[in-house]
Amino acid sequence: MSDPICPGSIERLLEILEGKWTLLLLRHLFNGIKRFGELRRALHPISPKTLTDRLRLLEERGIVTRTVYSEVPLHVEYQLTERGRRLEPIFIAMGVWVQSEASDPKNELVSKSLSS
Amino acid sequence: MSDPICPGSIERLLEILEGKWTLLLLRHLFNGIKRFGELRRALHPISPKTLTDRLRLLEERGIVTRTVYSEVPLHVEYQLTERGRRLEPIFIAMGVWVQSEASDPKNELVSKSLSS
DNA sequence: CAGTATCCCATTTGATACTG
DNA sequence: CAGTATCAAATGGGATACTG
Repeated sequence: MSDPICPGSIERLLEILEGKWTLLLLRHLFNGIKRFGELRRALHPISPKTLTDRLRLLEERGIVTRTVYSEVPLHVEYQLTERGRRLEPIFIAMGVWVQSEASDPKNELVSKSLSS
Repeated sequence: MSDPICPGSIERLLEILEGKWTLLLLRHLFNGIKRFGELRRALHPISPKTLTDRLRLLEERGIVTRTVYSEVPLHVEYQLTERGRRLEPIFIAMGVWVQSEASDPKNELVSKSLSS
């Protein structure tokens, strides 16, 4: 109880971040507004179904907005909401970790994959 | 290419964080050395199989160490490695997000679950 | 105590073809 | 272009009982 863990709420976050492609998808959205096709290419070889599923879920969770432009060549834009943008520090921290990995020489890593 | 995304490496991180219980599990390990039973109770109702699977995976990835004490009542301790501890900023960032959620009144949230 | 061994089920993800 | 519809395949997770 001296434990600063606030259960339930972190799970709200897990519901957002879970899924094989979600982190990768969000990373791209931090770079700005993206269209379905762009994301699909960026996350290749993700299937359209999976991409749609993820985007819909993020939409429901209030992380991204979906804007349809019914003009001649139809297109749709996905953009992070404010709530979504508040996730950025998490990704920045992830980037820092990745950097620390790259620069740290004593990466003992997986002995398993080395022996095979 | 102006995009600061370093592919491949972030996926190394995803391999570590993926899985239903991993985040929750790591959170507990940041609180110090834990024994199997402790983790099991803390993550209840996780199954022993799943807990073992996750711990083994984190071990392989160099995130935790497993120390066996073959004394009378056998016990095993799990502890974060240095590499594992470097993940903490990510969790702190997650905590910050959760806090921001709690304090932010304009949580539009899921319209779906509200209407049902 | 700290797992392992099995078996099963549910959810995710993927492949592909088709549509407003 | 941006999906949806379908069905199959893969994976992960869970329940339970047993063991060093």
